Amino acid sequence: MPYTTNDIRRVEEKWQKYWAVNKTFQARELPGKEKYYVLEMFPYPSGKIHMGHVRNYTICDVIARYKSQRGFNVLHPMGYDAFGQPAENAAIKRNTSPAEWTYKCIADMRAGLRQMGFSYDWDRELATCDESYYKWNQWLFIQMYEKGLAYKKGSAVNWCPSCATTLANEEVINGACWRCKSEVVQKDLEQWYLKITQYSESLLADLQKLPNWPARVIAMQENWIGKSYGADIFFKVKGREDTITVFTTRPDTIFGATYVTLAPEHPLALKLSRGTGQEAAVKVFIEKAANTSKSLRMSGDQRKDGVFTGAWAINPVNGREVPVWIGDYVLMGYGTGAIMAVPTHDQRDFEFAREHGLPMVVVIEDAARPGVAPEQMTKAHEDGGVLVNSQQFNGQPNEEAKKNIALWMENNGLGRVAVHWRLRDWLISRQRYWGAPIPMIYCGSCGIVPVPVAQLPVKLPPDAPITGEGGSPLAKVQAFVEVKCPKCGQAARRETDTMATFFDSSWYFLRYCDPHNDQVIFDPAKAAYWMPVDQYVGGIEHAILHLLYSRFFTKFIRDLGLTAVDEPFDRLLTQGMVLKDGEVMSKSRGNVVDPDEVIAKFGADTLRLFILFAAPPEDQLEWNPAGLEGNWRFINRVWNAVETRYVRMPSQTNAAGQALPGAVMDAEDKKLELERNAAIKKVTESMEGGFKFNTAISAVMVLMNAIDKYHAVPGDAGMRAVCLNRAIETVVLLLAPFIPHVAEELWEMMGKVQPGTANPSIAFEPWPVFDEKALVTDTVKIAAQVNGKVRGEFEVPRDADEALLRPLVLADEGVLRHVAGKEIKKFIVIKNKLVSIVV
RNA sequence: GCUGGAGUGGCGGAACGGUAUACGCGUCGGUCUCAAAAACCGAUGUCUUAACGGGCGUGUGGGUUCGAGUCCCACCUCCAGCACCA
Repeated sequence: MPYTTNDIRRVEEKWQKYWAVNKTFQARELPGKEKYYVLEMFPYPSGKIHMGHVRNYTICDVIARYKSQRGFNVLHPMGYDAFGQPAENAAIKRNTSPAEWTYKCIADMRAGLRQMGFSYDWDRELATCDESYYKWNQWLFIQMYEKGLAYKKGSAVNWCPSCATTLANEEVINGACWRCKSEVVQKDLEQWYLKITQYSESLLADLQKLPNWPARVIAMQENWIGKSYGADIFFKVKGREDTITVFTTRPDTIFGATYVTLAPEHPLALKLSRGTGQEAAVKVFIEKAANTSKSLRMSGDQRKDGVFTGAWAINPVNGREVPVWIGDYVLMGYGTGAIMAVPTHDQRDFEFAREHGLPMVVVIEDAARPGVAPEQMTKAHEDGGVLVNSQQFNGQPNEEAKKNIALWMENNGLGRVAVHWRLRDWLISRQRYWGAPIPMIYCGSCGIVPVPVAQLPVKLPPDAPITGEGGSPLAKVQAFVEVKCPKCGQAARRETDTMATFFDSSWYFLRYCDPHNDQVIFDPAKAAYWMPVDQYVGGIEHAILHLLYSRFFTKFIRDLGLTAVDEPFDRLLTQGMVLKDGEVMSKSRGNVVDPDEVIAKFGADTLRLFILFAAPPEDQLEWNPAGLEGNWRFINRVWNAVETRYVRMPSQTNAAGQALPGAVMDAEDKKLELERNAAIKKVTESMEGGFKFNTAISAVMVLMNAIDKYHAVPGDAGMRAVCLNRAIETVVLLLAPFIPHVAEELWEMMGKVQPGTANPSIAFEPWPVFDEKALVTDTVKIAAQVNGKVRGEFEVPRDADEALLRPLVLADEGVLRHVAGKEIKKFIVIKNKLVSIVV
């Protein structure tokens, strides 16, 4: 009987229930047993699971089950990143509450996850919107506040008008909100920040400790952290007390600095223009820049607008008086917000100087155009060369001069060696309801006072008015806002902003180690056992955001003494997207395939197998219904082999699985044993070499093809039965991580599963081992090449040498055709592979 | 522009410097059937040939090597991320 649609329901439900009732995948600390922590990026509960989730979690599930069969003590938890704005939007739209909507979504997702047969330890399930979780968010925030890592400051911030809230730099993608794609504007607000920049150096340096992260993620983080070496240089303003400090990575070009440019937001911008006659023009320019959105200012034609301040500054190295300009291409948020302009050696400065008629001096000789005059240049010479017009530094290669000039300036008080970072502190306050309240109190006499830890959690009031129209909803809940100052007891006000949800997800992997602890954030001993996460799997969209924040939090929590790990995720796999018709599956495109429908027709195992087989996990996956049917057919072939052949074969092995005495393998038996061992080897190598599930599965298919060709039928005894049964057992064991329901069922049909025993599931059956000796055959097939082209094929004894091969090969008709009448210059033998003849 | 990655049959994709295209899909042919579906068996890079064979084939052009999809050099194209970061 083939595996039918009826069987799918029966089998999958049976084993899902079995795993749940027996808590098959419950993890506990087992000192002395090697642990393996596999984790997927937990989902935002927005409805049912979609194909992207299915792919992500299937990858993790295979890893978890494989590692379990390899004898590891596996931790594979699941939870929900449950705070966030969509819940508020849904609440408004559906006239419900964010909590109600979120818990409904969680229930739907949980059902979907169970249907897929994922091997989670359900006892560790958590949701970040539970008080028991966000209490520890608040605790962490207070720890940060007390260490000076959480602070409040007023500054220009990213504001999404559509979401009516602030955003972190990492949440602004191409000038737009990462969530709703609306254009982000700048707004001056007082907000809470986390001092991630305190860890800039180690966040950058420790990327070296992550050799098993994808190169592009490492590169993206490096770029984002953005360490630049160079110098701060002091330009005194002529006739004033003010000094403009500029940052440059090219101190070697300082003698070519012919003007200075300030960002429009620079505090000296307006001040320096006072009394110069340029004040009005400067004012207009600054206002115009302020009213132009950042994305507009940074995009478009990139023409470089600017205005002269009327002030002059002194180039400290040569005393040259240089004009001070304001330019919209200078960013206040990077370096010092002011630059020295070297138009001959920086393309942006070149364009600005041409636009505004500013002077230029060549200081690095272009080897291709020696002695070129600035007027003849059509673009800046940004490459290297030796210095000219640079006093005592003339003739030095510019890379050397970089260091020499910076040091010389530092020694003479003209500047200093400096490092600047692109990374900025993390703005985490959000003017939204559905998040963890920031546990701070404002007192008229005591100032900012943290909520005492004993009073945590600061609970989210269930009755806040959610309108989506801006302003923190919590500010409208009097009973929430009004509070007594914990220090002096006078009337005070609570902070009404909530935390960015990336705060919640920055440490959940630690909470999984001890998810129900209500005394401490987690038991350090438990974290010491499980951490770090051995394999993390998720989407590339978190390459910076979540992965950078989590690294930061881990370092902070390490510094609190709660964990010893420097990095939370040892290995990272970024899975590819699921496409249909060449496009990402999405509701708006209307090209989604509902996992439920696929499961109903083919079962979860077929869906899993298809997803794993159709592409390597990192690659994009094109949905292919025909491919799905192919995988369904394959499962059926395995099922049939067990049902119609295995269970009807007499067992011809002893208790240890060895053949009975006297049985001898013939050539065909040996062939099958070879295929069986080769399959184990190939699958194992595919798994160990970076989870190449597609090649692992194909290797099992090859073995299955060999089994189908093997001449053993029910009733055969002796070696036929031994080899066939052994091969089929191997197939089922190798497939168990991929198609767990069917594997459990077949294992049971084969009389192997004994519920209640030490190995209550095929997930704990030891992974098959291969015998290198079985892979060695008496004869091998080799190829013969003539001048690099294959001209013949030979079956020869293993390890045959030239003395044996030469006459054999040279007698071959196909080889002779290309050798006859020519001189053999070389005869190369690559043992057991080929011979190569050069004529 | 910078950074990272990728270019292999009709398609998804395999290939420790050693017989390119494993495995699967699709297609074609066959078995079974009254028929169809399912299942099973076989063929399937391309050009040429009656056939045996032969030529050409991993984005392009060079190079190293007995031998290159794989290593080196120079390009081209595509994807992704960052982008006036001084």
